[in-house]
Amino acid sequence: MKAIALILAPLEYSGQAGRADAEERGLSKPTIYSIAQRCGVSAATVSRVFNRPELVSPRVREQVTAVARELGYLPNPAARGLVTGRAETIGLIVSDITNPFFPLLVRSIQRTAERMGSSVMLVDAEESAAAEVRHVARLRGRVDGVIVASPRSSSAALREAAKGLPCVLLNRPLRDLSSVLCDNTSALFEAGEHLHKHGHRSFALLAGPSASWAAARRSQAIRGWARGRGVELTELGPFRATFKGGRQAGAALLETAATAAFAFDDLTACGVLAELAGRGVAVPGDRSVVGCDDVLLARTVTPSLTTVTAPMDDLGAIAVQVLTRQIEAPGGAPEHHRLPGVFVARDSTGPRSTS
Amino acid sequence: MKAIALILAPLEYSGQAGRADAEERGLSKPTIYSIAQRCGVSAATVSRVFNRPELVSPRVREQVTAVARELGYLPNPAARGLVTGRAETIGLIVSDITNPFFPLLVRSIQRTAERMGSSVMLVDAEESAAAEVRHVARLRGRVDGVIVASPRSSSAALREAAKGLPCVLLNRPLRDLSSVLCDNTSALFEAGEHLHKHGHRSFALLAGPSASWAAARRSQAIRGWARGRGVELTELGPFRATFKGGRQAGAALLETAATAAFAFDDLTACGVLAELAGRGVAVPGDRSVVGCDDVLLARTVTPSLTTVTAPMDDLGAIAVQVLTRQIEAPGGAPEHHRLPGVFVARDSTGPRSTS
DNA sequence: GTGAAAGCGCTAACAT
DNA sequence: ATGTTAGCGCTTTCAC
Repeated sequence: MKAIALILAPLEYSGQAGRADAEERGLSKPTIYSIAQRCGVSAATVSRVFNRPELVSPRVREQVTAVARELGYLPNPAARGLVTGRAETIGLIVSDITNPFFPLLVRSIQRTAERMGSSVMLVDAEESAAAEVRHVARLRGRVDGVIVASPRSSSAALREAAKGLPCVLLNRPLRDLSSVLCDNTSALFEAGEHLHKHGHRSFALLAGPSASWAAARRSQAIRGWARGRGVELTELGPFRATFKGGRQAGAALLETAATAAFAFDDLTACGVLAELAGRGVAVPGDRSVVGCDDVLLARTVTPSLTTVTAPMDDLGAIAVQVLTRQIEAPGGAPEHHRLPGVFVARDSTGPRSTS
Repeated sequence: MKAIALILAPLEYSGQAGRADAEERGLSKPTIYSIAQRCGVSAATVSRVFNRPELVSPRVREQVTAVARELGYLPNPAARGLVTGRAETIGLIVSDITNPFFPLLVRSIQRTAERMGSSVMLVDAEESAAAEVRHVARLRGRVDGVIVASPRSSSAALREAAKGLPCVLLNRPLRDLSSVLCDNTSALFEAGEHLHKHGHRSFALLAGPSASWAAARRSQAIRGWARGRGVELTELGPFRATFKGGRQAGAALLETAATAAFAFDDLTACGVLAELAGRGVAVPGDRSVVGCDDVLLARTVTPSLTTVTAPMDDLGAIAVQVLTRQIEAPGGAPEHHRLPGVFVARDSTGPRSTS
């Protein structure tokens, strides 16, 4: 009996002996096999130590852990991914990384993803709808799911591109895809009231990119408020969501008699401010300007911007959580979340000019 | 003979027949095996069509391509990576994604990486040296190499973290690791001359974070210039590379008699501008301010910043190229590149105040 | 609690 | 030009 037992317990796992030997001499990277061999256990046991430690006896578990550390073992994600079908990675496509709206969002998404054990693959679409779609195709297979932030693509294109891939849209609603939205409607109402209280009666709406849901939504909110309030509203634009676009918007604003303007976002608002300053128009003395998003810029510009703060951290965190659910239960019903922005008054708004 | 030949040519590849069957009915994802079966060729041939098409006859090549498209085949990166040992992905660690310096850099790196067929895994270290090191460890195995932008970690920590992993440092020199630097020395000399011509004789140096190589380098350049020019230079700081840090720097500046100040970067400079504006100090009337980097902010702020433009596109592109070489020839000698910044005069500098 | 064995989907010799 | 054959490193039944 004893002899037989010995025969049945070979000293090495034949198939891997060569490799293990080589790496014993530091020639190749450690694998579960090298660890297994050094510990006198099977590779399966080593694997369990990392994935289901409760199934392994404490003694073996500790030994394996120790040897793994000593060898500097790192599981090979490709090998693991090949069998599990998971990349432990999510894709993040942003419409324009240079837009100051995104950095904090990226940070929040990344933090949350990391807490969930996933890495983030970031892709900048450079404001191109075509690039967005191309990139989700490219990401497919490399990631478990994607978040598309402020997409510019058509709904049909998005739907098609995301077919069979867990996906959540940020700032863009779409029935069949999950979405997380920042809704500034009520905050913009507050902004309107704030201006109204300061005596403004004639307003300008500097519309953002027509492909942007946020832009449409904001315009709609402002229109709604103006109508309800019975004040005059001149619609200008659409303007690009850039500093330059803002300067154009500023120029256009000066063609009107509006004493207060709603810019599409803070970046545009900064352009407006710059244009007005360049033409010697005082803010808020001559005209009041409100932005949206409350990006870093909003505080740094002079005068600091009255704006609507977007709950970046929550937007990002929720997006990742929803995506995670979507990944774990593919084909589950899409979720729709809507977070309100909050109005914040600063120095770019004030009493209506007396001129 | 004929009979034997038939026996040797089975109709299906036994090992994979079951899967292929299943997926024929649309139950599983297409693989090279499903395509092979439909085309009556071997999986190796299908693989060749994608990797070494010139080795496959045009006829077969076209058929395989057609079927692949029809089935919506997408190669599995994990499987490919497992055998090639390449992830076709590079890691990008930035010290602080909210710093406006990075977006354009990220874009440039990503563009170049994409041209090289690689994706980018972005990680934000949130200004923490520890996080930097942690993240390169985490990235190891998931990426073929990493770019660390403006690292805050100690040289020793970086060296250790990058051991055995292709790595290029951005804005941080280190003998044994490749680096791509933006050197603003001569541009800062020009800035000094520019101010000197405007009559300034007393200067302030608002130093940046002590862990930043760029900060040290810039301070050194300015000191060198001031000494050579024989002008008075007051050193203040270090200040954090944030808007807030800039406001503090601005306050400190006002304690001195300096009529012109070198801020560490544009973000700090904006803080300085805001602080001065808040205290009713005119720029450039009372004091002149120069920034560095030429980020978006530099143009949007009022007055627009006199600064030093960093060649972002080149910095990013070169970093990726160097990294690619490093990946293809591991253990090759580190490369060191140094690109000059270029001075640009705008509205934050002007004649010395006459007061 | 642990091991044997089968594969995940692909590439790369090595044949032919 | 194409097929055969081994794995890449890991997870995961299924036995024991």
